[in-house]
Amino acid sequence: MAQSTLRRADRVSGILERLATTGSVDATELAGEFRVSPATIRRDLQVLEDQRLLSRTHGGAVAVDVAYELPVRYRIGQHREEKALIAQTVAKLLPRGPLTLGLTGGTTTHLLARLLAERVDLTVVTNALNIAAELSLRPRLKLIMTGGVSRTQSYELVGPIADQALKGLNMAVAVVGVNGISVRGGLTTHDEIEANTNATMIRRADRVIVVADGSKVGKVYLAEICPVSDVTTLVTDASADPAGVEAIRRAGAEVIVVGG
Amino acid sequence: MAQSTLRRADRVSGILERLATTGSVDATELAGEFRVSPATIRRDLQVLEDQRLLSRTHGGAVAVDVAYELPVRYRIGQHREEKALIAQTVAKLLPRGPLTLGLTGGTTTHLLARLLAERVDLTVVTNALNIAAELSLRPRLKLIMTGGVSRTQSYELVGPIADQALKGLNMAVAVVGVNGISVRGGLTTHDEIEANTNATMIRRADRVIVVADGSKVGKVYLAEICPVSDVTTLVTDASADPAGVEAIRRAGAEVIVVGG
DNA sequence: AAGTTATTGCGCGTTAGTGCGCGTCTGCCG
DNA sequence: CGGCAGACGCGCACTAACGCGCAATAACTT
Repeated sequence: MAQSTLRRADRVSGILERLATTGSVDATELAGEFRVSPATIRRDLQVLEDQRLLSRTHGGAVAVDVAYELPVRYRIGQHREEKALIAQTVAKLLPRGPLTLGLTGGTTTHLLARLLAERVDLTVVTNALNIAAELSLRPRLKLIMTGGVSRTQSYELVGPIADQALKGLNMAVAVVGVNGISVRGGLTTHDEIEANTNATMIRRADRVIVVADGSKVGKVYLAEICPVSDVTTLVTDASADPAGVEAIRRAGAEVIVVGG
Repeated sequence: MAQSTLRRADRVSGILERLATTGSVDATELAGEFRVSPATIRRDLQVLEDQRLLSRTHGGAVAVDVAYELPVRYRIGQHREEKALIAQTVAKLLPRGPLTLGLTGGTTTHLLARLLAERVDLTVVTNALNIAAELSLRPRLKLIMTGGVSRTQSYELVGPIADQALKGLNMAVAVVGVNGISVRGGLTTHDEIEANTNATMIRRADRVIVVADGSKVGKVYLAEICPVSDVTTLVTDASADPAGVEAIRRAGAEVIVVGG
């Protein structure tokens, strides 16, 4: 079917998505794909270049490596494959049979939750609203939410209520999404209240698995959750800085690098 | 005309739902779908953009953050019209200005939450996942969830964690959905754990508004939440048994009968 | 029941997005 | 080194969406 409602926003998303996977795009090709004139594609590329989201070339454009300043929605798109791979790997790490699992917020943990949705004998403890909303539809697993105040930016419940709820629960495994992980800074995130809630969950878990795509390894953000020594396993992807990975290994954590 | 009661709130919900699934919407398309003029759709998009719930483009709008997609379920079953009317009535009962409001699970309370979504100066305390999922998108209101174990049937969080969280909170008004209400049986529901959680919320509220369509008046179910004397106001519809309504009035509660 | 407010639809002038044409330029290759 | 095909930038015209103001209607209040 010929899509009638392909506006600039859709084209821009498509261009960025393609750029994230293939690294470069061809203007004429894009024009044919979106059924618009090459002139329009050039204009699209122009606005994207103005936003430093790509670098134009003759005949098209190439990706530019400035992931950290991309809007969130495109950041997700860029690391989508890596996150999916990480989630699959974590799913395989989990023991079979009855299990109590803690999940913090984040896109990778959300993907993992989806993978686990069909499991039985699973109890999931989470403070992430999007994960809870999805898992609440599955009658076979037990879902426990921490309470707390909702953070609009991350769909996480945080604060004293969440901490209090977590203090009464014990988990065999906690899977934690973070913004940054490094030996010097430990696990870090943007928000100090969120950091505190995540720290509480980590303290209540026997095993701590951190999920972080390669761009987060070596990064340090405002709020520390806990030192790297509290981490049992880190699962990241091949784009991670090898030196940073090696340092975390020496600090005592198992590190699994997927892809590449 | 197919649907006479398509107000702004309904359109806004529909737009957001569509936006959550497709990532972008077309103004002309929406106008056709909701049977309103494009001008009206544009105004809807404007208010949503003001609330940072989407980003307008020429021809429509795009989601601000397509990374987190909350699966919103609309399974409003029977008595749809009555429930909508009841929710509208309750919305008008609430005082203007800053307010802390408790909401239990249920379709009527969910409809009410949607009506209140545009309010500012509102703090909502709820144990209902579907309500939280919808309100978490609204940056202007503060959302506090009780934790607890998820009941698949009702999207409610119940149990000791929920009770514990509620014990630390005080609400000016609690709006409670029940399965049955009668002078003899009090407020009742199917599940005794849910009843206990609802009872805790009622104890922490200055005013208690019960929402129950007519089919629930006079009914008694397994688990008692509290006696009718704890209720400030009951809002029901004209299909309620008049004798039952009168009995509840004599028991000291204000009863508002809508419709008919 | 009457007044008031909010919401919707329509017409107006204005603006953004798109496609086409033409002159210029890049990059390739003989 | 020089020519050539394709890509580029720029300007113009056309379409559709937009914002604004006004009037009609619906809804709510007193």
